[in-house]
Amino acid sequence: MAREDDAMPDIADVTMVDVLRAVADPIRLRIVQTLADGLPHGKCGTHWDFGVHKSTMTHHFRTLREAGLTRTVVAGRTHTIELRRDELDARFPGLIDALTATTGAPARSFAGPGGSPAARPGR
Amino acid sequence: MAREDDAMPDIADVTMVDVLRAVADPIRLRIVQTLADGLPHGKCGTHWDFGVHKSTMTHHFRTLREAGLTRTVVAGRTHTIELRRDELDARFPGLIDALTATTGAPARSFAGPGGSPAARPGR
DNA sequence: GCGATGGTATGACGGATATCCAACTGTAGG
DNA sequence: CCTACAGTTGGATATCCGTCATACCATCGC
Repeated sequence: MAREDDAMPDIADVTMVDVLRAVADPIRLRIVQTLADGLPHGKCGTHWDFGVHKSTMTHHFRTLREAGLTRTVVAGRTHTIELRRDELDARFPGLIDALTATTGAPARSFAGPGGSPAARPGR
Repeated sequence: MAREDDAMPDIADVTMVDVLRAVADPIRLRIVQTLADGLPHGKCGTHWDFGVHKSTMTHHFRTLREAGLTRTVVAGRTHTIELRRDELDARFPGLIDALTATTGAPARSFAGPGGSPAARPGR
């Protein structure tokens, strides 16, 4: 059998919370963004450098895969991951797009305490 | 001195990871979806019934507010929250839309009010 | 076969988080 | 003034998560 992957869930079983939880991490979000932004697939460890340990990357890749976001293809001793874009777009329209449409770093416009716009909600 | 009001951040300071982390929870996602889905605002505690404790709801509302997703307006002894829709749409185009686009939850639908298995300690 | 390389598995650990409970603050109404 | 109500605060707890480190397995090149 074609051993593509071990535990890749059916897209129908993937909930939005699953996806959001998987993507609610700087490194994993970056991976998904990079994957969605033109790059079809990427090698697992060697070409991603986030300054974290090897096993940490494995953990993140596993999290993404188990959340239904990526597919892991084993090719020899190098593993590559791909975004399950079509399935995700069908299940969660616009989500991946919105995730990729990053406005980048916070364009911090200083307002200072008291210069708060809009209303002033107490707490 | 520190203002107690720094709970609602400037939209420019809100990162996508912040938003995603805030929304990566069943209850909070449900709140945001309901808020975005036509309901302009909702009372804080009395009209949201997820089967969790009052203070837990306060915690969730606070998390949403501190993540920059909602605005809390105090009106007498009842507090209401509103989605910061315009700002969020400007900063993260399509994100809220994608979050609310419930194309279906065929497998498992988390029907919030009334139908939740309450007794679930921990996470 | 053997060593080097790419990636996984397991275990430990510190920090974050979701939840509950009890006590508290502040407002509305009689 | 006093009670009922809406929501917050603080503590306690249990779980989960991200990270590292070591050990382990599989493949490639010689």
